[in-house]
Amino acid sequence: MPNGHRIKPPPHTHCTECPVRKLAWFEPGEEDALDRREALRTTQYIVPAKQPVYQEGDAPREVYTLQSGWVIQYKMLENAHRQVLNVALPGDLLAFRPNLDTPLDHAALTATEVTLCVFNEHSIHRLLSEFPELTHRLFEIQSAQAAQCRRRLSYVGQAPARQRIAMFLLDLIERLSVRGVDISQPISFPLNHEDIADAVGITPVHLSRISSEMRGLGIVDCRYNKLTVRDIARLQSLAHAGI
Amino acid sequence: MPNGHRIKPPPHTHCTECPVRKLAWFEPGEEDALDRREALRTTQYIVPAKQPVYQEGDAPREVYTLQSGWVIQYKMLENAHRQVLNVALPGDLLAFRPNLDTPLDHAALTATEVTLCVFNEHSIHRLLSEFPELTHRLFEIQSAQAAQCRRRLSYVGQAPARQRIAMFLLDLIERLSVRGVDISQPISFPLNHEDIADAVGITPVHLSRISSEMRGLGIVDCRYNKLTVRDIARLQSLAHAGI
DNA sequence: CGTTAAGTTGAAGCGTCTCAAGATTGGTGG
DNA sequence: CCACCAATCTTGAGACGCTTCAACTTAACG
Repeated sequence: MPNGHRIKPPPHTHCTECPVRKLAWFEPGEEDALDRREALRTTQYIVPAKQPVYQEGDAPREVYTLQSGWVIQYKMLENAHRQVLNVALPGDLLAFRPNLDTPLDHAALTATEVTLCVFNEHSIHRLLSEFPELTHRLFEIQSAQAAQCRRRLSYVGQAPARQRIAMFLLDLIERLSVRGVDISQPISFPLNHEDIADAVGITPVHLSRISSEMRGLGIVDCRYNKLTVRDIARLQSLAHAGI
Repeated sequence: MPNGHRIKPPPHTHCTECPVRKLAWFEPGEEDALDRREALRTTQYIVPAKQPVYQEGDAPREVYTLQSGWVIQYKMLENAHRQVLNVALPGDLLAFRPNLDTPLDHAALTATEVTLCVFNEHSIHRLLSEFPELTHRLFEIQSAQAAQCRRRLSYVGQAPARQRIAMFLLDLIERLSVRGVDISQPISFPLNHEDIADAVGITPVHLSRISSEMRGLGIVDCRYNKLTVRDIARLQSLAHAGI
C-alpha cells in the first residue's frame, strides 16, 4: 500500500449506492452484476489531502477508481518545473497500464481527501474475463483520456494565457457539471493558483494578474478554494475567440 | 475511401516481408499466423505527399497502419493556429477509436507519399476474436501514444524554446533509430520549420533563429528536407539541462 | 488575534512575436 | 546548362506578453 494511504475499514461504499458508478470503469452493466464486480474490488483506500497517491517511476500492481475527492496528476521536468497533466475527478481511473509492472510516467497528488477503489492484477483479470464488455469500456476510457491530453496540448501550445485559463476552467466546469455539481453557485474548488498555472503553462504571478482582470470583468472568481462562475457566456467567448 | 487516396493495386506488400511489422499493431504472433492476419487487412492505400489522410470530425469506419512514409497529426484552434500532436512514422497506428463511428478529434496530413494498410470494422473484429493477444497489443499502443502526448505536453508547457526543440528532435531521432535509420549520416527529413514550430509551440521565425544558433554551434542542422545530427551529446544536454 | 499560506501588485528584464525585406534552395522549362 | 520561380529559410527592428524578484495585502485557521 502506497505511502500515506490507509485502508478504509469496512463497511465500504457499495457500488449500487456509488454516486459516480455511471462514470466509472465498470459501468455499463446490469444492476445485479454489480455485486459480483464489487466482490472483485480488492479494497478501498483513504488518502488525506495534499498527499502523494503515486510517484513517477512507481509500478503499483493495482489501478484506482477515484470514488470521491480530487487528484492532481503531473509530471516534473528536470528544470524543476511541474506540468499538471490532469485534474482527476470522481469516477476517473488512475494508474491504469496494460502491464501493471510498467512504471508510471507521471505522479499523482491528492488535492482533497480522497477515497480510492482498488483493483489488483488478479481482480482486473477476473473482471475482464467475467464481463468481456468491460474491455471495450477500458478502451473508451483510455481513448477519452488521450483526447483530453491532446486538447490540453493544443491550447497550451497555441493559445495565449488568457485563453488557456478560460479553456482550462471550462473543461473543469464541464466535467463537474456531468458529475452533478451546480456551477451557478459558488463551489468548493481545491486548486490554488499554482496548480492552475502549472496546468496551463504560465507562472502563478501572471495567472494572478489575468485572474484579477477576469474577476474585475465579472467573469469568474477562483481564489482561496472557491470558484464562482459569474458569466459563463463571456468565459466561453474568451476560450473560443480570445475576447 | 478518403479524398486524394488511391487504392494500391495488388500485389500488396506481404506482412511477412513488411519492414515495420515488429512495430505494427498485429505483432506479436507466430510467423504463420501472419498470412491469416494479412487476409483480414482490407487493402492498402497510397496517398501522395502533402495530402490529407483525414480531417477533424471525419469518422472513417477504418483504421490505418502506416506502412511507409511520414504523417503529421494535428489539431486546429479557432484562432487558426495549428498544434502538431504527433509525427507518425512507419508502423504507427492512425485513426484508432474504440467505436469507429466516433468522429476523430484531430486531422492528419501526409508529409511524404505514404502507404497505409487498411482495416475496417469487420476485419478488426475478426482479428481480435481470432487472435485475442492483439487486444492487449492495442492497449499497449494506445498507452504508448498517450504517454508520448503527456511528454509533449510537459515540455511544451514548461520548457523554453531551445529545450523544446531539442526534446522534439531527440524524440524523433530515437523513434527513427528504432526503425533502423542511421542518424550518424544526414537523413531525409520531410518536416519544414513550420511543422516543427507548430509541434513545439513557437513561431517559425523564432525557430529559425534558434535553429541557426544550433547549427552554428555544430549541434544539428535541419533545413530543406535534410537533418544532420552533428553532436547528439550536446543535443541531449540541451534537452535535459537546457545548456 | 496572531500566524501562515495564498494571492496581489509594481518595476524591470527577457523571450518570443510580428512585420517586412532579403537570401537560399530545389524544381521547371527554355 | 542556365534562368527563373516558388517555397523555404534568414535576419533586423520594434513591440508585446510573460517572467522574475520583492514587497505588500488578504484570507483562513487555530
